[in-house]
Amino acid sequence: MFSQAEENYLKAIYHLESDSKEGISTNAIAKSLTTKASSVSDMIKKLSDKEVVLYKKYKGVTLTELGKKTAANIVRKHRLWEVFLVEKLNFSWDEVHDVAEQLEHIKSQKLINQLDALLGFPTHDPHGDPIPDKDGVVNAIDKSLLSTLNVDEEGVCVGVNDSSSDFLQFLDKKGITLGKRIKINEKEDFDDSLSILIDGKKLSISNKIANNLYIKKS
Amino acid sequence: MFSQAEENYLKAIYHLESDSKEGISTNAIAKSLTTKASSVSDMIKKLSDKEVVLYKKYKGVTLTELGKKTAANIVRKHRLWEVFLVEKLNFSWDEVHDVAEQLEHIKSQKLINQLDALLGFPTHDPHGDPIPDKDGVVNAIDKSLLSTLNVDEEGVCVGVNDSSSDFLQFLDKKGITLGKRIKINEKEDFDDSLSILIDGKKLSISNKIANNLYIKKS
DNA sequence: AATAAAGTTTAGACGTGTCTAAAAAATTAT
DNA sequence: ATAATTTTTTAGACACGTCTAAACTTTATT
Repeated sequence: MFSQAEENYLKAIYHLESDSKEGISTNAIAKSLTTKASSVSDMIKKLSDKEVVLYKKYKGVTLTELGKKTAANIVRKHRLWEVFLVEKLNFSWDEVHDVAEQLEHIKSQKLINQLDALLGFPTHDPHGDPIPDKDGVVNAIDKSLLSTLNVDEEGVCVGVNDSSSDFLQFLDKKGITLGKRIKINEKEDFDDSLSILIDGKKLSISNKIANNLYIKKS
Repeated sequence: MFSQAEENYLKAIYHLESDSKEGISTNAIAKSLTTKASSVSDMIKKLSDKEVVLYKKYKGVTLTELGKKTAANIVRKHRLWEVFLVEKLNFSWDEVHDVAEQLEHIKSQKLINQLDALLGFPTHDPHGDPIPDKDGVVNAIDKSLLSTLNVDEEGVCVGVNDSSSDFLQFLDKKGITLGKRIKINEKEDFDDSLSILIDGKKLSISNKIANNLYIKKS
């Protein structure tokens, strides 16, 4: 059994590993949890004792198989709860994160199995992120950052990189939601901004936005 | 904002107050939370500082208006989650308590309002206990312990006093559920056991059971 | 290669919530 | 009313998770 703090560390390491593949540094974990490196050092020892991470002093940390499975299960719960909040409780996609951060720590296997069924076994959360299955296996879809598409390429919006409520609200305002078809109309070299076609209308998109939107090319 | 521990103390005091009306003793709280009197003493000081309880050394404790409202809100959340688990996730009434104990601490006003709506604004939980409204007001129905009914009196089962999973499973086995009509057939003086009529069949009921079943007379 | 800089760990402290043991107050019994 | 008993509080300790400051490694710079 893991404490909420331990679960949060596991989740942070899990996300960092999926980005970088190498051993995760103490500082990286500290930054992602907005805590201090010394706290991370302490916690890593505990997680190492519990055999969910491999740890060599000064050499960073890696999840063990058990650690990966445990972390994936927390992510699974987080994302299922997000789907629940949007589908059943009419939350918007920018409101779900903080509540799901709490709900993900609820301990009950039956709860999560039944929730999964109630929601119709969803594969992705409201931000387009894949929901790990019961064994922690993630079915990632083939997606590209909008900023990497070339002129005249097109596809469907399938996810966001940044789930901050500011960014999501901005997308709402611009009419950009998951499932929307987007075509690159023009690329500006000097600021890497884009002109895109969405709902038959031209829209100007900064590079920062384009770097946080995932497209499934088609 | 209250910690989970603080919320659990408030809830315990709230329940004890509804039973006894007088100042709640340190020992009573300790017993109901299966903790030690010394821990209760410590916590009471904190709750007193936060102005949710009135406290005079050696004289027991009483909830303030703020304390009552806070506690009622926790009970509200607990019971709404219980309804959710039974109605939406196919839990049986003996399985909901432990999970609801966790869910009741989730902080989000929107979550609980929307959950209330999703469930159709229920007034009672799966054990027949009333759900406090947003202002903490409880709409108690007029109910009597089965053991207080006389021969030939009858009514509908509307609640249980003991929500332990053992007791609830026992009731399931006997076919006693909320809403069932029950008539007193006979009372045995020497052991206070009852013979009742339910679904047209005679059933023998010990005094212990009869002391934990609530009936709305009719 | 020596030194400076950056990253990491350790040492010691603190707040929360718990405990045991002992002291103090209140209650009950004689 | 005094003594015995029960209840409650206090004192001191501990586990958890955090922090700051100092010590130690590793990496980068010159």
